[in-house]
Amino acid sequence: MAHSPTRKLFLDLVLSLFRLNGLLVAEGDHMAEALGLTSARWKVIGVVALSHSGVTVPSIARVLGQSRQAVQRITDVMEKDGLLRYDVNPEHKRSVLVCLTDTGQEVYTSLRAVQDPWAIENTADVPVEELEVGLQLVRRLIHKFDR
Amino acid sequence: MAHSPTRKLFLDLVLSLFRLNGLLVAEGDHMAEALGLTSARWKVIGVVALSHSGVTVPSIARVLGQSRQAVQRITDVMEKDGLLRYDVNPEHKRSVLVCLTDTGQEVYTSLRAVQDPWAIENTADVPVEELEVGLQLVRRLIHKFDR
DNA sequence: GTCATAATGACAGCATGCTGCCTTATCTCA
DNA sequence: TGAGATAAGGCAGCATGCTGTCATTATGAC
Repeated sequence: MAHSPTRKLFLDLVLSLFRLNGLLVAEGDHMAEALGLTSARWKVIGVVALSHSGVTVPSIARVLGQSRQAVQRITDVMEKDGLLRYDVNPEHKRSVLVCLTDTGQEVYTSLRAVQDPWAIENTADVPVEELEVGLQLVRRLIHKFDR
Repeated sequence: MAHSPTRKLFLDLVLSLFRLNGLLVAEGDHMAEALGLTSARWKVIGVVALSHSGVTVPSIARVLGQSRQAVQRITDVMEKDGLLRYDVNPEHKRSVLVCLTDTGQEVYTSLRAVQDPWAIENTADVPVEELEVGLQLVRRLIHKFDR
């Protein structure tokens, strides 16, 4: 069993994923720094920006695969900073809708101006097939562990 | 630029990696729980177990790609719990060598008894080539961001 | 319409990991 | 030998994310 051909491969992959995660958080922090953001807020603003009519805090948490408490703390700070706005939710009396303010929209636009070249730059010498297979593997593992 | 074929692919990959990381930490916590460990301690004991003559805290940090303070905090707890032992380092007056105690060795053995079947089970239906390409991609990205 | 269940908000406590700053030890090189 | 560079320890503060708990609000089954 200990000599399963994929056992070491998988464990190497897991350890490498931990390390890559740390590096990606640092990259996100660095990119968002000039805009007064952090990698955590970068993730949240991305989800909010994708919705047109606003999203609830728990739904952001579900998209990101995080606890709603973690997201709530981030949105509270960003609301106080004027990037997000809480709108009345006609569907739910207590669960408000998170929207981008005008300032938030501007920051997101600036973020894209940094994020997109970053993405393109870091995939310039990576074969598309490698990215596709990698994404497929990551999604496969997510599906396996997400219950 | 915004329509670069790999841009969205890469950003999807990054977001998926954040999510997978969270799930893997939860998996590690779950596996290590019965042994009184956490995912962070699981990572550290793995590095220590691989060395025969002991490793310094900063070198563990370098292997894991973490700060030495984060690792130091973990090793201090594990030392107090009797899993690790600090030995005199003949090479350095202040930087001690971290070693496994007998108890630590037993725990690591038990850990392997859980970890190895977990690794094999979760790769059973994944093509080896997919794992290989994925690992190659992850390592490529680590090398790109690790400076 | 009522009641059980699910979803949400709010708060607390904890684990992990980071940076900054200062001190001490070790090494390199002039 | 001595000065500067590098590595390490220790401490503090902070950001992120988790779980647990409890109250409140929706939702759905009967």
